[in-house]
Amino acid sequence: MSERRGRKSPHTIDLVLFTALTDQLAVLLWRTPEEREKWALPWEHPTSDEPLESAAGKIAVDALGTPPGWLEQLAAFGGEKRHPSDGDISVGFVGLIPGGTPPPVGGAYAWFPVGELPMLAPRQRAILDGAIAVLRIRMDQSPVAFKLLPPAFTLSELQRMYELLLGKRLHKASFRRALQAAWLVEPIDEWRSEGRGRPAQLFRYAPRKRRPTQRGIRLDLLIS
Amino acid sequence: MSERRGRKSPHTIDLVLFTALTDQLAVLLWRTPEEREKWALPWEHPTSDEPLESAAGKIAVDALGTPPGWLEQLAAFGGEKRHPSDGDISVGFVGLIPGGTPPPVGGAYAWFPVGELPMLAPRQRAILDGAIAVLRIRMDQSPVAFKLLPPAFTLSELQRMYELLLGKRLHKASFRRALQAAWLVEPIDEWRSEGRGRPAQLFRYAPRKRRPTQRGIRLDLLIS
DNA sequence: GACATTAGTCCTATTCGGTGACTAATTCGC
DNA sequence: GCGAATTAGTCACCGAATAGGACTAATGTC
Repeated sequence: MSERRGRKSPHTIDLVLFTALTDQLAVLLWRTPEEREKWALPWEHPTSDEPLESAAGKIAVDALGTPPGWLEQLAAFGGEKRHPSDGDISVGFVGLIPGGTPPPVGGAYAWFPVGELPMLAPRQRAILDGAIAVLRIRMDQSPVAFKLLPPAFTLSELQRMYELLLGKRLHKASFRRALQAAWLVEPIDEWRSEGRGRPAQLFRYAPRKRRPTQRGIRLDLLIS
Repeated sequence: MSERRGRKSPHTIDLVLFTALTDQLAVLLWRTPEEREKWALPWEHPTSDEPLESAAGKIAVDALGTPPGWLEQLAAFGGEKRHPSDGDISVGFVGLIPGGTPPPVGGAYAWFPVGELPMLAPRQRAILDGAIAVLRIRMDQSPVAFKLLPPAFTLSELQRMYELLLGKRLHKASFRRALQAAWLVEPIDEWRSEGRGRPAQLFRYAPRKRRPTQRGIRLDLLIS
């Protein structure tokens, strides 16, 4: 055990960082000074005795200067698919960066809208596809939408974020009713006027314990 | 790339196989002839160019002679936690074996009820805990309960399986209504008499496409 | 001040889920 | 044979949750 300490591992940690642009999700990609045309997900070989999640967090700090507001392991990817490192397997992580975070300086990093992604190594492409899928699935189990927004936001902004992630329109009254029932946000004593129209109150993410709210069985969510 | 072909990898695949005993979930554990007292999850070093999932499938075939009815990757586990192989990281997989499957021969393998597990290496313990957690979560997204049952089953058996997995009692009429709405099972022309009481019709898992059944946003499932 | 625009609330018809009570078909005890 | 016990399967009621239209509120523009 002890002789393993601090050694570089043969596997890699690959990080998919999402942020929200005005009307699209975007992913952080990186390129080496040597190969200006090849974009890749940020990755590195962690040291062996380091928890995987903190290794992923470090990659984010290296890229943006701050840790992501949310970070979760996606899965391990391996087998025959190629990776820039030529490593055996890669552990994919998904992280969320609040919208409005200043973009990384220099040309090494850039945000790419998910609809306009460049070519990637096959394994990284698989990691990215998995990350987008998990984002949609985690939405109603984790505060995904909130972590893509600044700390203070309007309910309209929050609804637009949900619509962006779900890919469909939501009814305003229904959305707010569900939000109320879930005790996830609380109003702060600030308003924001966005040009024309009535100013909107600002809210912050402040989840509260709820009584175990006896819920039904939802077999109907089963996919084929 | 090509010189990697067929080499043994430094990482391991660890498999958590579940089956259903009469009233409990059970996990398949394994012990080496040398160390009769140390039980472990079945694991191995896969070859580098092999898809991770097929490597996991092979472990199951080695143990039980048949592939699992369902198999999914859980996550990669690494960092400081120890593993029997002393490998850098281990990729955990979860598999389901229908109840009533004959137990493995010889003393190398045995089913352990999840309530009576022996000591395991720290990393394998973490994998097992993760597997139990994911089983509960996947239940309404994947046919978990069905893959723990034989191909033909009664609705009462199915309901008992859901109760086992959920850890709570369900109301018969509600359960069947939800099942009907989900179009997941179809009756077959067979009945089974279980001692006293009216014979039960047998069903099989036969999911059908459903119209996109406009569902509401379920923010209330968000955890703190 | 009329109007467009965005925020926020209210109300109602409908669907969904929890539950008790019913009918149906069998075995067991006598 | 016959009633009690047991398990399977269905029905019907009711309260809760949801979809959605329609409303009120507060601001900027002209």
